[in-house]
Amino acid sequence: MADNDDILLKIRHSAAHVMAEAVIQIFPTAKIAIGPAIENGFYYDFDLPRTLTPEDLEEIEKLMKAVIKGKHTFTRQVVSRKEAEAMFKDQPYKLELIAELPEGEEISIYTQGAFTDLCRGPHVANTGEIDPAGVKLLSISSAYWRGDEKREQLQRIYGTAWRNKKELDAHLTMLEEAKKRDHRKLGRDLEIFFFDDEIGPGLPLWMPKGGVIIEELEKLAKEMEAAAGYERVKTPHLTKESLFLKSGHLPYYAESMYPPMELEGTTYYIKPMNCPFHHKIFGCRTRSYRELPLRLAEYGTCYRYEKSGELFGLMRVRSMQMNDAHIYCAEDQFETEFMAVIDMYNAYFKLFGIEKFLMRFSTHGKEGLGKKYVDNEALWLKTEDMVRKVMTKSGIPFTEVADEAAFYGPKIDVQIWSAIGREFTLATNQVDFAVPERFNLKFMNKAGTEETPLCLHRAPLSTHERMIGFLLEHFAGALPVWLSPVQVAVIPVAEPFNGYVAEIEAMLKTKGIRARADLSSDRFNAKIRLAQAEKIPYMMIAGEQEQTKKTVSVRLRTGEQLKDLAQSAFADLVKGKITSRSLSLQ
RNA sequence: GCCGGAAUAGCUCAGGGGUAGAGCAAUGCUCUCGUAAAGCAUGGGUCGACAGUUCAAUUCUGUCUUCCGGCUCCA
Repeated sequence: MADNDDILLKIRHSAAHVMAEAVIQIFPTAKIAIGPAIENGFYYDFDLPRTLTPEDLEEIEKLMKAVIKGKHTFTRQVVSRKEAEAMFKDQPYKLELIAELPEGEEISIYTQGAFTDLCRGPHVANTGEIDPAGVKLLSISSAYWRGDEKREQLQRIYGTAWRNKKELDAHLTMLEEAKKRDHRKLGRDLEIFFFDDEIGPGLPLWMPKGGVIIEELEKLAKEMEAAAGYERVKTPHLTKESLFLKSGHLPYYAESMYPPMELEGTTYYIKPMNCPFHHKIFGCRTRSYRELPLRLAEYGTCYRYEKSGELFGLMRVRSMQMNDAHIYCAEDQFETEFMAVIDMYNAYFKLFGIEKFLMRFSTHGKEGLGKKYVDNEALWLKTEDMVRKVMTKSGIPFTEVADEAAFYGPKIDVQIWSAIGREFTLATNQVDFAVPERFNLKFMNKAGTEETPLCLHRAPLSTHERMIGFLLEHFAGALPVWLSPVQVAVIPVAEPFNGYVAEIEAMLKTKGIRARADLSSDRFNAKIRLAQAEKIPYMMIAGEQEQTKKTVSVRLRTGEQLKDLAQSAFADLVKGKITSRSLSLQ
């Protein structure tokens, strides 16, 4: 496997160089930036005299294939800094990269045919090792130089590259399949949510079926949180400006907030997060160490003015309902509390069968102290160490990323990927050693002196929006029974059995099962097709035989059939799957 | 927010300087039908919005709005 990855990496990285060569053939004055191999392919960033069109893409692909067929050798050469600077004197982006290479580091260049690039490698030995039928350019987009929105905007060409045509086709088919499980498409087809121009971008409308899913998720959260010692609170959507000044969010966070409202000389803001409200509840009176850990939970609705281009279906919205909670604890309780939160994540992920995720530990960056981060290096180091220890002890794999923390402390984020491959933070668990201080939160410790608690911010079920967006994709719309808006479609074989079917529907409903009889004039086959398209887990079918024997036949959405079940046996089966929140249907 | 693309019926899409079409869905009628699409009929569109060019704009041009692919950013 490692060998495979290795050769694919070389093919992709080499394809990027070949593409750069092709682009330079068309635009001799092109300035080249960087062109790495990425998952499934490669890209290269260019500064070009004009914007590229889809026709250019075809032309570039044609030229690439010609270059590949030329069977040019990739030659590696080590050069001095001076030589490199002379070689790339017309390539400002390369010069910038060279200038940043540390003294003493080897500077290598790779040449194939007429194209030379500053590059660390590795590459295939010869362009002939790339199968031209395994390479395809996918899209043109833009990218900022060095990922900095204040710097030059470059044109990026994305491509995919594989060992051969068969692998390429398989990948393209996979992309097509992924589009079908895109939550934006499923959400509309299954009538779960939609957006309306008159309401506004990023403000989803949840339809009745979406409402069911939300209710079920909240029920789950309530159960889990009650069992873990959380208490539920409710706080307003609005607050005076002074609260966010105190929390430090203004002006730091102002550009992500809806603009202020002025009324009778007072300025109000809509809340982008719940923390300051919960801090107020903690601080409403003197707290005793006996009350800690105090865990305040709320499915709080927040509003954030995300930049227009950042919106993405349900995964990135402007109004969101967060599975929020704040845990106030003493320092010696931190490890247990933090671990309990991680355990809760894992319980949820197991319940949903989420296997592909990454826990990311974000720490501060020294340079941001006093700017991006609260200016207290000792506390940063201390809390980061605490988190690192807990995580290591838990044995859960995680990656550590510097300079990605929240401004008040280190955090563990859970990263997931959308159907089309975009990465998102699903859940988060953040340490806050700074804001309780700002709110002057205190508890009386055993010794009778005042102490400031630590605060954990956590949202294991993310927001309803992102969670449901993710779950729709994760299950390709075929939600587990307990989350399915309609759990049983009750279908008569023909009209004369409508009465029997309605009886069964009523019986299932009294047992708390979401059943829906289809008494329309459609033919029986069409009813099955509709229920199947709606991804209803159970299609309960009844006709002459069932009516006589007082039984039911069941078709699962997987296509399997259960024949001649007693009515009660079927109801018990469904009920069991619901209460156990099972992923299986039988 | 930035770069590029797009917007025609509830959905998927065709069309094109002379005010629009299909399939599915919806509605009505007919039909005694066993595990993924019965038949017939009917209704439905300021062709995203606002300007401009033109005898005439849904079609051409501009601005705006929204969506899509990325970048940046994030629950």
